[in-house]
Amino acid sequence: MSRYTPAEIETKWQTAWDEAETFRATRSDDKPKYYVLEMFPYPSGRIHMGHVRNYTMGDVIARYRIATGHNVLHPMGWDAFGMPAENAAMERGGHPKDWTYGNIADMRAQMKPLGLSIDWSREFATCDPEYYGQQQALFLDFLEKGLVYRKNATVNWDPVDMTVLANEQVIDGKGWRSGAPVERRELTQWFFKISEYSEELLEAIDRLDNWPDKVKLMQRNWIGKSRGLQFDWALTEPSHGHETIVVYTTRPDTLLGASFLGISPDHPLAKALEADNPDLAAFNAECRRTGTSEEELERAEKKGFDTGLKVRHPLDPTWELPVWVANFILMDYGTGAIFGCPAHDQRDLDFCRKYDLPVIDTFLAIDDPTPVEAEAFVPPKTEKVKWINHFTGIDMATGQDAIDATITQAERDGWGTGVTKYRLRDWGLSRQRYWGCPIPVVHCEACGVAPEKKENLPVRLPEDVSFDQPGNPLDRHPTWRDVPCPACGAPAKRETDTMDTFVDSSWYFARFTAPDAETPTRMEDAAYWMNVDQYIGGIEHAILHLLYSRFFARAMHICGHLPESAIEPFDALFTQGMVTHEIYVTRDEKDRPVYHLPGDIEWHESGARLGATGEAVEVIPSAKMSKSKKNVVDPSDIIERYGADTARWFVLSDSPPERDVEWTAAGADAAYKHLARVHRLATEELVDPSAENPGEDEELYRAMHRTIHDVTMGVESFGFNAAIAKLYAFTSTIARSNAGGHAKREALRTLAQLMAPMTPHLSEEVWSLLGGEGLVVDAPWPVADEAFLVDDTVTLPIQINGKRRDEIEVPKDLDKAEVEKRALATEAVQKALAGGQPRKVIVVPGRIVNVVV
RNA sequence: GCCCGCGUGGUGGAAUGGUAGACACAGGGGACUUAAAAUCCCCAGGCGCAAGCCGUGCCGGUUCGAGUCCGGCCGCGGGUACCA
Repeated sequence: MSRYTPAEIETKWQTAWDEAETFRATRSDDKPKYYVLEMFPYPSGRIHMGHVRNYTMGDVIARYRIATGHNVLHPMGWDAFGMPAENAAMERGGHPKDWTYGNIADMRAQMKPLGLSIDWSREFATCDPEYYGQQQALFLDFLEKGLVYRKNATVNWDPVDMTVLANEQVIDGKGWRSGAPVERRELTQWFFKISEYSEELLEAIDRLDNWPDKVKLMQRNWIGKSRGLQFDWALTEPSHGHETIVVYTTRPDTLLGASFLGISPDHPLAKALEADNPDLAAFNAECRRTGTSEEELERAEKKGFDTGLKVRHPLDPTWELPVWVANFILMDYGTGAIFGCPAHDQRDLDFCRKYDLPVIDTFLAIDDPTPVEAEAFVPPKTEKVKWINHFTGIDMATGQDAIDATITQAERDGWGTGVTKYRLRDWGLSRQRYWGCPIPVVHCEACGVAPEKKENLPVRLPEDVSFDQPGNPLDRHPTWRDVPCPACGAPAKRETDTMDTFVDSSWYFARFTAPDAETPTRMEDAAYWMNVDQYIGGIEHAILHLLYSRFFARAMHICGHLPESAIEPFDALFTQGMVTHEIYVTRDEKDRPVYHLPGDIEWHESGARLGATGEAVEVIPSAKMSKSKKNVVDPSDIIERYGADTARWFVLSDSPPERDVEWTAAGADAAYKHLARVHRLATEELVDPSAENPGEDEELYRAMHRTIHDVTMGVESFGFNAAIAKLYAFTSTIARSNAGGHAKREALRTLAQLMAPMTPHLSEEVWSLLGGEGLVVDAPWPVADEAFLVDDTVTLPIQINGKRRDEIEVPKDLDKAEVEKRALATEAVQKALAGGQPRKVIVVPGRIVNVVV
C-alpha cells in the first residue's frame, strides 16, 4: 500500500494539466461560456491565506463549471499601481517598478503550486504599459464624450513634506511622516461624471438578482437619493453680493421649528465674509484644519460661529433668524446650507443648547406636544403624528405625507421647489503621485488642455526618477514634463497627475477577454465572454470598486468598447470573509507588546509558550491576519508541509465562505488526515474489483446519490463547508460499507469527482488508481439518480405545545388525517391530553406534527 | 457620527419558520500493538440519580411553533469617497 505523498502527486497532475492546456480559454460555440473571476490581488510581496481562500473558491466554481460542460474563462492578473510601491522606494531605496515586478514574480511562484485552473496566458499587471496605455485611450474617449472634466477639490496637504496625503496617511490630523498638522488645500483635479448616472446606477440595482442583498443596500444608500425642498431665505441686508441663502432640506415639514440658518465654512458667503471678519477667518481656518474624510468631519466636535447676519423666514417675513457658520455642514452635499430645527433633530438641539440659540417647542407629536428638554423628538417614519401645517393648522400625517404636502404647497405658492438630490459625488481620479497611470493630456498656454494623440500612447512613466525627496517625481522631471503641445506644437507641460488606482481595477475584467487587443477591448471577444458570470471578492469592496466598475462598463459601452449587454458587468457576486488567526503577544521591559509568529509558539499544559525561551505567551482572540500583529501563516509553508489540496480543503471546510475563517494548525492536520484516508481507501480497494454484495451495494448507491445531490447543491450555492461535511460522511460510509468491490470502486470514483473542484490533485490520483477514463478534470459531473433519493418512510417528530415529546415513523405519502390519527395515538400525546380533546393539531406533511392541548 | 453585516457547545460550525448542536477539531473511554505512532469503534450542550428542567449575545413582540421574522439594546467587524 502506497502512502499519500502530496508533493509528488501535485507536481505530477499539474504537469498533466499544463501539457494538455486544460485551462486555456478559447472562444467556441459548441458549449455555453462561463466567466469566473476573483478580485485580482495587489502585489504586496507574499500571498496570504486570504488569497488562498479567495482563489480556491473561484477554482471550485471554475472546475465545477468545466465539469458541467461549460467553456470556462478563469484569468489572473495584478492590481499593481499604488502607494505601497512608492513607500517601499522611499524606505529602502530602489524603484517602485522593480519592487512591484519582483513581488509579482514571487507571488506567482507561490500561487502556481495551488493548482488553480487559471489561464495564465492572459495574465497582465495594470502597471504594464500595454495595459495602462489602453487605459489612457479610454480616458481620451471619455474626455471626448464629456464624461471627464476638471474642477477644484480639496486635498490633505502636508506643509512640511510639501506633499498631498491620502486619508490613510493622516493620523490624528497630522502627517504620518512629518507629524505636521495637515491642512486642506484646493487643487484643480480631474473628475469622472459618475453622478450623472446616479439614477441609472440606482435603478439598475433592482436587476442584480444574484448579488447579495447587503451589497445592493449599501450601494443604494451610498447613492443616497432624496426628495426635498429647495428654497430661498432672504437676508435682511444684502452681504457681499448675496441677497439670499439657498437651502435644501429633506425635512420641510419641520420648517416651523427653525431656529437658525447654518452654512458650511466653505460656503461662498462664509468665504466672502472672512475678508472683513478676522475672527470668522480664524474660525474657518480652524475648521479647515480637520482632514477631508467624512468620518473625521462627522465625528468632530460640533462648532459654530455667529456671522451677525439675519435672514427672514420664508413663511413669516417678520421672523428673523441668525446665520451661523457650522463645521458639520458639508459643502459637498445639498447647497452647503441648512436650517436648524432643534425640536426634531438631536444635532441641531445640541448646537442650540451649546450656543444658547432659541429652541422652539415640539410641534410633531404622537400625543400632545411636550416641551423639548435634552432630547429631540424624532417621530417614526411610518407612524402618523400630529403635524402643524402652516396652511391648514394641525393635521395628522406620517412624516413622508407631511414632507410631500409641504413641497406641494411650496410649489403652488411659488416659494420653493421640490428637488431630487443624490449623495453620490463625482469621482475624483487625480493623484499627485508617481506610481500610477499618467493622465494623457498636456497643458498649453494657447490651447488649454490638449489631449495627447492616440498614436503617441502609451504615455510612459519615466524610469529615471528618485524618491529621496517628498512630492511627485513627475513634477521635477523636466524632460518628461516639458513637451510640445500636441495641438499647436508650442512648448507646453504634461499633466503630472496620475490616475486613482480604482481606475485600473474598473475595467480589468473586460481586458481579460482580449489581453492582447490593440484597443482597450476587442468587441467580438468582449461580446462572447462578458459578463463575468461569477465574481468573488471581499466585502470591503462592496461600494467603491463595484460602483466604479458599474459606471465604467456604461462609459465603455458609450465609447464602443463594450456591448450594451455588458453595462452591468458582474452577473453574480459573492463576498467572502477574511482568514483570521490568534495573536501571540509578550511584553517587553516597558510593557509594550511584542508579537510572535504562530510558528514560534509551543503549546504546553500551562498554555502557550515561546519555543525558544519558554516564556509564557498571552493569546489574543483571532483577528484579520496582518504583518504588524505577526498572526500570519505563509501559504507556502502550509503547502510544503501538507500539500496544496490540504490547504484548499481546509479553507473551504471550516467556515461558511461569507464568514471569517480562523486558521488553526489542528484544522489543517484534520484536513490532511481526511485526504490521506481517501487516498488509503483508494489504494486498498484495488483488491477484488469485481465482487458484489447486492443488498449492501444498494445502500452504498443510495448514500452515493444522496451525496451527489447534496454536494451539487452545496457547490452551486456557495455552501462549500456543508458540502464538505457531506463528503466526510460519505467517506465514512464507504469505509464501513460491506458492499462489493465493484460498487465500492464506483463510489470512490464518484467521491473523487465530487472532491475534484476542492482537491483536484488527489482526485486525479484516485481517479486514475481506480481506472477512471482520462483526467477527472475532463469527466462530466455526476448526476444524482432521483430513484435513490427518496425513502419510503419518514420519521415525524411529535410536538406538544411546540416541544418535542415523541416521534412516529410513517409511510412517506400517508395522508394528513391518518398522520394526525397516529400522532394522537402516541403515548406522549395520550398522557398530555389526559382523556380530553386537543385544542388544535398542526400536521406539516413530511416534517412535523404539533398538538396544542 | 452615518451606512451595512455578524453573535449558536471547550472550538470551527449545521439547521426551506418545523426534532437546535449535522460534520469536524480538541477531550474521555475502548480495540489493535511488547510499546508508541498510525488506524478503527464508542461517549460527549448545561444542570439533575432520574423524571425532567434550562439553553442559539441581552430585553420584548408576532406565531401552533422562532437560531431563523419584527422592535429596542449590547458587543465585534466592514465601509465612510486619496489604503487596496
